[in-house]
Amino acid sequence: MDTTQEKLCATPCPIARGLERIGDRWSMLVLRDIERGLTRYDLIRTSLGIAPNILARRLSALTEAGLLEKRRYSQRPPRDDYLLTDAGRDFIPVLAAIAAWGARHNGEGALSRLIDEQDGHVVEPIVIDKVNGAPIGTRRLRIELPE
Amino acid sequence: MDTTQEKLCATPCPIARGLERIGDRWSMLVLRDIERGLTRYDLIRTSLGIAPNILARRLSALTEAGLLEKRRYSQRPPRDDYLLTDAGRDFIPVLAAIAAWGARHNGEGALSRLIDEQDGHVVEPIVIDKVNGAPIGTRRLRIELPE
DNA sequence: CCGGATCCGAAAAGATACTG
DNA sequence: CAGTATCTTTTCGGATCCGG
Repeated sequence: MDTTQEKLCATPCPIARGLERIGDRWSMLVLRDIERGLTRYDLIRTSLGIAPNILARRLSALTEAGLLEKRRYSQRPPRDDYLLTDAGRDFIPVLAAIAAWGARHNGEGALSRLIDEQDGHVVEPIVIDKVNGAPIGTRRLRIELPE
Repeated sequence: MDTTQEKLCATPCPIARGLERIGDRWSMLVLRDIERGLTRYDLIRTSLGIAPNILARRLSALTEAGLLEKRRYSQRPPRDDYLLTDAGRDFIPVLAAIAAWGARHNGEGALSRLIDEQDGHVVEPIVIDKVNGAPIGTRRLRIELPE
């Protein structure tokens, strides 16, 4: 859609640009489920308890936005599942950061946790500056606008 | 509100719990602006181009959710500004991770960038596992549900 | 049965005008 | 300046239906 493209280019803020594509609850939860291995329409629908039309719209939007791709796994009857693209897989760390925040500040009751398959330890996602390793939030940052 | 509390405790997924509180575009952009120093209603409204009733609702919701707090800076006339709580400030790294994703995958045209005030370098946010320093996404992860 | 599409009432978003 | 009131438009979510 052209309007989307216009809005995307209208702001120089990468946060706004990112949110333009996936900034709603259902889309992020759909990504989470697909990453969990729930790659088919009905698996996601029952997992989330989402209305079918809403899920269909989200899947189409995420596919058009380049985060998912459909793959036909059955010809008759025609059946597709949804796989993460590189861009979609690259968003998973953001979900991990949100999970860590949610666990810190909304942690009443039992929580599911991320486990590293290699050695079984509980993963603790944290956002750092790749350049110097400092956790984001420990230094004062400034937003520099493009000329 | 009790219904909120019920829904929050209904799922063990910390991603869903986090999104329950801030999982929409406007709320995240409001947090971004306040972190930028735009702490007053009108500054945020003109910055975002958001409808006044929508902004009022978001500010109330974020305050009630414990991410913002109102501070009265003028008694007559009564004027408040909005400051980040600890929980709100702790969400800023998530925004940084979203920004990095948005810059990587939606980077046509000029982008604003995060600058470290101490030495002026361009910050590159990345999500890692605090336990071993491995970037999230490089190892296979599993979600462990509570008993 | 699976993967949607369609329709409809309810809810929220958005624009504008107005108020303390 | 910081919202509220009102109105219109869009979206959500549930139920149902349809093709393979």
